[in-house]
Amino acid sequence: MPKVATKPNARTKLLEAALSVIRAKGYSATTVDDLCAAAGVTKGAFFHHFKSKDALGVAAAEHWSDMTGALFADAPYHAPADPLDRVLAYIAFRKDLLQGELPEITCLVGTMVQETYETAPAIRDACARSITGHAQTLEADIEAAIRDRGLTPDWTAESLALHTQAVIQGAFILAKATGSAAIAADSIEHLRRYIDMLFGVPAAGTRSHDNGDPQ
Amino acid sequence: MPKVATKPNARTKLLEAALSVIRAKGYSATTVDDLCAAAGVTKGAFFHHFKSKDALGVAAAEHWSDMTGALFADAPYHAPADPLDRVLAYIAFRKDLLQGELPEITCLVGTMVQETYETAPAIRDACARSITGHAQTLEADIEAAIRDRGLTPDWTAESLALHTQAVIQGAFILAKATGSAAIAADSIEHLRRYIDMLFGVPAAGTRSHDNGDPQ
DNA sequence: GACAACATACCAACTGGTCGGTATGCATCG
DNA sequence: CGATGCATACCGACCAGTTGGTATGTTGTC
Repeated sequence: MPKVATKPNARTKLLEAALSVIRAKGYSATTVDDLCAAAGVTKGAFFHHFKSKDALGVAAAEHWSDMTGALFADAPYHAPADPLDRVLAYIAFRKDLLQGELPEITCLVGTMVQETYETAPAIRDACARSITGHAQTLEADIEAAIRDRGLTPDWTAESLALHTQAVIQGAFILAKATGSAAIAADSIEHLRRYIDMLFGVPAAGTRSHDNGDPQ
Repeated sequence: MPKVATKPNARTKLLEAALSVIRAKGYSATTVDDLCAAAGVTKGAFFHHFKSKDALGVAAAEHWSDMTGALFADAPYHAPADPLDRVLAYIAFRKDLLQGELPEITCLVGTMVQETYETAPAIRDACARSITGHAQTLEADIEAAIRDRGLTPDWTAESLALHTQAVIQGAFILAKATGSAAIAADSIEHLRRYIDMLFGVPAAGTRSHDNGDPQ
């Protein structure tokens, strides 16, 4: 049988534990012992694989990028032929992901960067790479959609891609404050409406999103 | 006579210190000794006024609400007669506030709630009150603008008010990650464009914002 | 007004426990 | 063998919170 999931070593278990524990408690409040307990390993294993807690923070951000990168790369929203439809499908996909408990659906690097941006440059930069790297995967579709529609906007594809991330990150903050993921969905819905209007999509409700165009 | 500005006592100094220190280092990474040093008081004074560090966190969120509440209440964006112009002036005001170093321009409660939403309900609730309370000051103007323009939108004034806060909070995260406040301004600019379009304001540049209607 | 009784505001020193990190032992495997 | 991948045991620094105390009001009573 193909070993789909190899036996997790201590490093992998620690990184996986970091994703959930840090998202729940924050980076500073997460202790090395917390991580070791959650991963089921000892402190010796921790410092065998990571030279410091901050080094784990950097590695966790990179691990997060790898995990989410794979998730989004394999996601179905890339299917539509129309680049604008791909962008809108991405938004819909992000909204669909708002299922489950908050620590499971929120963003690790958005949480970490708030705590570390002034005190741990290495972690901050890793988080920045994660966010901007993800935004860049959107940028190409937005750029194509602009060309496709013959627009000459006074905004750039890059800034709109980053704006989507800002909305999503901000939506997580509201969700954490209110304890409700629905409030985040509302904000993402506003984002969808914005992009609809930017590209001149007809008004709500009646929009037949699958236009049947096979091309 | 009402004591307008008394000499700052230890409690006030600690709360002021909390605003800057927590915004720079985050809540968990901020120690009680940090706050005492920044405020120039001793630990005894701290625990005389606050029964715990978490109690200070709650008080800091409330102090933040008081400070920002006064700032926005006195701000000039309330001047326009047209409620939509007030909303847009609010957005412009928020954009203008993006001057200075990041720890001075970002939001205390947005930072704190990410770290405490699962572990300190009292702080989380205080942060939620601060954010939603501020959003409510916008809601009335949005509601009036909807009536004013005769719109029957498929979104609510409340959800749009909260969306503005999501964008602003998310913009802060991007700014912290990239070290650039300009990226936050870009996102707020997208928010302004969205609201323009929601209310049918003519496209950029040429907008004659005062339509002369006195009612 | 005088003075006792009490409250408030603050301080310096300390404590028990927790933190990130280290030193070392030991089993497995090429 | 020697390197890798852990576990055990421990350390010094730091943490939130406590203690016992002082200085300065404030209030009630005569």
